[in-house]
Amino acid sequence: MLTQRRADILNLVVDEYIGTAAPVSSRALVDRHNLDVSTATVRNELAALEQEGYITHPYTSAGRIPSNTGYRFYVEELMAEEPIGADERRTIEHQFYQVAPGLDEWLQLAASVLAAAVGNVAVVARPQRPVPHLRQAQLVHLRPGAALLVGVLDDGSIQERIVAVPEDEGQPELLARASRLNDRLSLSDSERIRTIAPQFEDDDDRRLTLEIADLVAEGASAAQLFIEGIRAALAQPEFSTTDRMLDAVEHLEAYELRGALRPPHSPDPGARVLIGDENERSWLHDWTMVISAFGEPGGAVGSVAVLGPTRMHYGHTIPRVRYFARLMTDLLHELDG
Amino acid sequence: MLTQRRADILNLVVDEYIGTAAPVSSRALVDRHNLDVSTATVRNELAALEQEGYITHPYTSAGRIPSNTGYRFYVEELMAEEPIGADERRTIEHQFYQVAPGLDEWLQLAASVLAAAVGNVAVVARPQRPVPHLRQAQLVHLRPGAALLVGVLDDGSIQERIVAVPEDEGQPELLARASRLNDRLSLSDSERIRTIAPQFEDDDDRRLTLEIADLVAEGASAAQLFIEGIRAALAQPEFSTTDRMLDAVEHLEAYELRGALRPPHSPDPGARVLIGDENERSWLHDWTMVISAFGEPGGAVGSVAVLGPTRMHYGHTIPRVRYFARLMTDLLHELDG
DNA sequence: ATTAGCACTCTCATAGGGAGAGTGCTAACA
DNA sequence: TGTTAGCACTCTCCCTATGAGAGTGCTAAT
Repeated sequence: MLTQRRADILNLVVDEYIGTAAPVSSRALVDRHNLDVSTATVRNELAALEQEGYITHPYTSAGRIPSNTGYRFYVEELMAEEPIGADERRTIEHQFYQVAPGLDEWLQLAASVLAAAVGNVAVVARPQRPVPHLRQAQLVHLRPGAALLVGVLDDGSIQERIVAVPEDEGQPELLARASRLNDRLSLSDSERIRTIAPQFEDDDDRRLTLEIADLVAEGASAAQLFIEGIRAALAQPEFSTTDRMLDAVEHLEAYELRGALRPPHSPDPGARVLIGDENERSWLHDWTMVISAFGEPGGAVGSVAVLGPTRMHYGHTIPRVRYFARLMTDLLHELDG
Repeated sequence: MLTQRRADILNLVVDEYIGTAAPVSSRALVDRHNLDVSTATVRNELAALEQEGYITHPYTSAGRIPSNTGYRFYVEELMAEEPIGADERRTIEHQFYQVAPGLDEWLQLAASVLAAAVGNVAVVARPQRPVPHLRQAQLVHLRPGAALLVGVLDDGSIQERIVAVPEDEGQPELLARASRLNDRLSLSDSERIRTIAPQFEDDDDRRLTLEIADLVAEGASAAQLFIEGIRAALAQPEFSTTDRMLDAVEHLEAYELRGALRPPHSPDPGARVLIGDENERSWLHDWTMVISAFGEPGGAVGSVAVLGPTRMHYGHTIPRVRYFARLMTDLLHELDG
């Protein structure tokens, strides 16, 4: 275990490095925080901290930078969380009452406001149920023989696909068919729907039921993501060369991020912090992800995440991710009445 | 008007510059295309071409690079279009039959395949009608007093919003209401729907009708965009500094691109080429946009575009944008039966 | 345990100095 | 008159060197 003084010094090193992005020297620590020891003493402590793996140097005589272990210790033991002032809260919440109340608008806005608040990439994943249920299906006549099958699921998402229908059926017949299907399928999950299918007498009803089962199953796959703040993240010194920037751009898209987020199945009162190689994906090994979940336990659950370099303002970011997760939970409640 | 020889030389300069991204010297022209004149003669011609505004040099003794005027002349008079081979066609079309047939999937795929084909940013805008009509509205009960209003429009898009409904109505009542509304509103545009509203006796029917009118109007606003190939575009030498890359990243998002594309109202058999400051948006002044429209005249029209540096392989890109526009038109037909 | 002092190391910014590429111009040539 | 050889001149780019500065690690004294 670290002595108090060492922990204090580590804290200062991390704070300083987060602020300046430059290796931290013993002189800087003593001067800027008027420590009552000499730089030599600090140097001894730094050497010890390095020995124990909390910090490193890029080369022999540069200052120190935190290692992933150092960040981890900082996040768990040292970091001072920067509270969200009443003003900031008000400003943020105000923005949500200025757009039309709708889930997608809110999710989009959340990503954008969070990104601006933390100066890094913010990702918001649309809430999903692990096992979605059908609320209602609808058949919209397109042309003889084809209709648009629209399914509204209980997590509020809408799935659609074009399906074949009997040539001679127009909208009235399709309405009747849809209401027949809804009577039996509504509020069931994909698996259940599939087992109900054989109970229908009519061939087409059976076929459509299976299409609906597919549709509902699809609702459980890829969650829609809202991504913002890429530019702000890339503007940081970590991406000062074009190749690093290109690497980042390559990965910061919905397809890749979906894999990195991994859907939580229950909302999380806190926020998980994954530093560097604590992330599974290897492209994230220089990144930190702060992630939290929102929604109702047992209901639809989404996630809010911030991605940035491991040198991230943790004390600022973590409470804000938590706050946005809570905020989104509240907004979801509001949508649900 | 340019003499034949000058035009030939301009052609070579542009070709060469597109290929190498380096200023083109008189020596390079003579050597690589075994011209039967000396470098001095070529230099004289280059000086003349510069005089007339088709090329410039970055500094006194570097080679020549095309000006926007030069590119314009090249595109209109000189460029050799690179045909799309049967193999390439087959490979591309094959990919469309491998995904589930659905408009969104196809649009996404088109953007991705086109981006890969041209090595630049590809943008595909979902087809829209200038004045969309309602196909069918649906009310899905969420909880007492609230329902999800889902509208399917005649361009295949789906709009949704949460609306208030009478507290005591459950799904059966809402179904009846929806079918009552559909009977009168189906196939009307937003404006028409608004004028019909007063004809309903019931207060809630009137209110919901206005909601539907709004919903339909929204369908005419922002078209969904599918954007791919950002990484490939940024990897080009034009973005060799991080600030240029940041500028590009800042603008290459749906919100900005939507403004730059401006929806065409009829499909276009060819492709428009906007070089540098021929683009309205000033951030596009170093970019070229090749854009074409697809869909049915008078029906839903979408667009396909490629964005890249003005030094773009025009002869390769233009026919491919045209081809993708035709392909999407065909695929739309297929969806329509 | 702490500290002053100092040698040593490494980076970074700056300047200098070719080498090389390419032009523009002039004068000779067909 | 159009073309060409020749050459001076210009500008970039890369390499090197060099010095300043920042910072450490170590030693010896307190």
